Amino acid sequence: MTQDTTKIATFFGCHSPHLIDCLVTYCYSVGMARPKSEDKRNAIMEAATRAIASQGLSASTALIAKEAGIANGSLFTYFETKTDLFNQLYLELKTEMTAAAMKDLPESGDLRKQVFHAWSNWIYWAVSNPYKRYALRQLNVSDGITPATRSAADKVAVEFNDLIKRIRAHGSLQTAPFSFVGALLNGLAEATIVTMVNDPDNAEKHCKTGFETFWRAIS
Amino acid sequence: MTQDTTKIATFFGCHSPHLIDCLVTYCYSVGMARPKSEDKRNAIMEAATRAIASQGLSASTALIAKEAGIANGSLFTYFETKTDLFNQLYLELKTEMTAAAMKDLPESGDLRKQVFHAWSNWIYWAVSNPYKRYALRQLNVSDGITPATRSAADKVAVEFNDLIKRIRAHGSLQTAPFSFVGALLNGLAEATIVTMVNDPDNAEKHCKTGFETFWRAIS
Amino acid sequence: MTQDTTKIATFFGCHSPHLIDCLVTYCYSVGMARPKSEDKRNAIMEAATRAIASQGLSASTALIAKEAGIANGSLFTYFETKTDLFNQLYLELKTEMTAAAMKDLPESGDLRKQVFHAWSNWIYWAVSNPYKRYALRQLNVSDGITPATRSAADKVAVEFNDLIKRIRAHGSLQTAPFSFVGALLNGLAEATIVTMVNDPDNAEKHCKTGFETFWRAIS
Amino acid sequence: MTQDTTKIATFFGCHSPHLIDCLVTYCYSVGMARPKSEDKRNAIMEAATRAIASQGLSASTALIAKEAGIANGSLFTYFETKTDLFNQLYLELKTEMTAAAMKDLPESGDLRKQVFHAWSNWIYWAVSNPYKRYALRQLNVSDGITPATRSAADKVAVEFNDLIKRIRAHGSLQTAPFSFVGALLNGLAEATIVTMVNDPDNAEKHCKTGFETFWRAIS
DNA sequence: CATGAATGAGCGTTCATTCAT
DNA sequence: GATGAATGAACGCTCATTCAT
Repeated sequence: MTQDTTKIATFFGCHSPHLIDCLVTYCYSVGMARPKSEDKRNAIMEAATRAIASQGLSASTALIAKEAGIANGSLFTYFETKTDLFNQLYLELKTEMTAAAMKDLPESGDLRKQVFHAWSNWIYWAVSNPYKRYALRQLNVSDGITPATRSAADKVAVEFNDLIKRIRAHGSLQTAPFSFVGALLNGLAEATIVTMVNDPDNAEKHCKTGFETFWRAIS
Repeated sequence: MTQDTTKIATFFGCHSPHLIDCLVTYCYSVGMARPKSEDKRNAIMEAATRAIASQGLSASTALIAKEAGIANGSLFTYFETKTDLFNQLYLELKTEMTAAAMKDLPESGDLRKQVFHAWSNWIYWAVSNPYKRYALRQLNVSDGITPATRSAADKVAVEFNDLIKRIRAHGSLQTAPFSFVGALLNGLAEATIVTMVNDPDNAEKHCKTGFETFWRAIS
Repeated sequence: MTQDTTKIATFFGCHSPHLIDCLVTYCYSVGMARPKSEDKRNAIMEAATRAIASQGLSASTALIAKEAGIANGSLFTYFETKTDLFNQLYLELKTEMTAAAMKDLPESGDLRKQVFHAWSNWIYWAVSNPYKRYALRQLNVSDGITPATRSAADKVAVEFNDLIKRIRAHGSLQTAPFSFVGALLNGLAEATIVTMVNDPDNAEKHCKTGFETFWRAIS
Repeated sequence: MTQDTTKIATFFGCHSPHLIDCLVTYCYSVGMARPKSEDKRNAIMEAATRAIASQGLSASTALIAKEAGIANGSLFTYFETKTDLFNQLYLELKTEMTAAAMKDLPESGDLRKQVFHAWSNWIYWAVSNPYKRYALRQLNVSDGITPATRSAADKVAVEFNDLIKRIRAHGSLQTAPFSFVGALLNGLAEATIVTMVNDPDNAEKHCKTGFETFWRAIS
């Protein structure tokens, strides 16, 4: 018997072993057949990331399925269409990237230090996850990513953006559209990442330089 | 129709306008005049630019040919493969963009003014040629663009880069790899362009802000 | 819920409505009451009829299952294959149609009146059950219906056919193959039905005209 | 040199051999590359007819192409979609059938003789072209045949229908909708054909019986 | 050199059927 | 017995490229 069934039984305030047996049978008998596996979904996501990294957005669903170790058609149990998969992947990668940036952010203290912390997290996540970074870059220019997905992706970055808004508040870009600051930040991050990847021996230095350049730009 | 072909037609004792039209074409086809291939090549390039802008890199060669007003197969007398076409297009667009940036550059005088001139030219070229900009952005992330093409594209920008190198010589980025500065510049330009396109009423202001941000970043 | 299951639930000392619901299902599933399979079989048959009416014979088993309110795979515990389902459906619809035709047939009396009674019943059944009629029409031309099914379908109509044979006995078609008379009757019925459906205001008149036409044809 | 080119040259009133040579070259050079072959179109039509006869409407385009002796994709140079092919095939078969029925129709004389002539032609065409008849029957119940195609098919039968209208003018079905008479005729023809196919030794007799039955029905 | 029909591998997606739960 | 995820062959259709005309 699985933990889940026991939980359900307990939820109903029932400890009779026989009744629990009924429940087990019941659970199997109604709507509990082989649940969609989170593992498999993740495998598809990862396979798609790798496939996009190596073939671009024209990577075939067949390749993605094969890389994920599932049958051709199974992909469509998890994602309605290729476009749907790509939209979900885009959102997931953006979410992961943002979460990585905000990880262990010092809650208070020097604003500069906070931003540098987030910057470093971000940059190192990108450098450590080259496939994800590359896939994100491709998905970013794809026509298939819907406005809804893009706006959802913006929403996950709200905390991060608040941070940026706070630094902007005192510098030369107070009156510039926020989107300009965001794009500037992205561009600088991209430049920094590429530089670090090309010259990993001085990675830390380049990361710092990138940040300082950003700080000057926004001052 | 040229005088020459009329003469030839008359020589054959034929005055039917349609037949003369045939003759004109025939005369061109047997090399009596230079074939219009340069025109056709350009038409394909432009058609490809538009097609990429509207359909992405997956725009079919059939569509491109149709837009260029030529037959399906004729495209392949001008470009060996689709990839070849895209490589040449990439190089041509980059060349055109660079040339636009360097146009009428004041040969001497204040360095800041020179750079601002190039910056403005660049940004305005991009804003005025949205299809080309969009196509360039797509081609830039394409797997099909060969390293050879990319390095050729770098070469056409040598003059422009020299300019950048001269400003870098005195600021905080003296020791940063030049590629970092280039990527920074690209990122900032992209950010500026998008901002201008979204808010065309303040285009000039955004162009200036972008430049000043770059100047601070590099100082 | 039946009294029986409530008793069982009480026996287990449990009064949660949801859990009792579980138990009811469980009790059924272990054979404490006859499984509702007959109901489900019928639900599938009806669902298939509707599905064929709306999508043709290419209606998917998934759609049929969904319309029947059962799971995808459950369909195959009631029918070995899709073809099997269609064969059974064909036979069932033909049987129902024939039964409808023969309903309340006056046992004796004027032969013409008897036949008109059956004709009317038949035609009105078809007009009142458009989905069934449509499905039957599609199944009739399907390659999947086996000769065995077709001959079984003929057998259920034996009583009806006897009636027809009795009228034939005195007319111009005495020596024609019976199958010709059957096909003639079918063709006329189909023509009558369509005419009635297209002009329902004169349905009764068209039904009569159809019958009289048949009577003349067979005289 | 082909006949066609000579014709064109003559049309232009030009007999100079050299000029004709120009024309040949010209014709090839503009818009005269491998014209869509009528033969191939017909081969596809015939292949589709056979495929539908053996597999029903679910016959795959791949099979049709293979049977037609062309590549998979070539089918789509001749027909935009499978549905398009089926619509054109339906119209063509109906047209052929109608033309067969009306062939060598005696222009004047006994109406009964005229109709019998058409009836015989029709029935014998169907009996001699079993694939076509079968395909037509399948296409007739297909959801993919558009109303436009159906109405076009009606139009080709206008002459035939006029004949029927003339016999109807004096019998019991004067006030019945014409569509009823048409459906009656179809039904009877179908019944007659099947009977003939099943008992070819008495084909002629069955054909006559069918006609007489029709004549009685309509009287 | 221009043309567009021909090619066939490949695409995204569907679906009857199986089977672990 | 019920479930629905899993399967993989097939489907209709597209497309870069070739080549007869």
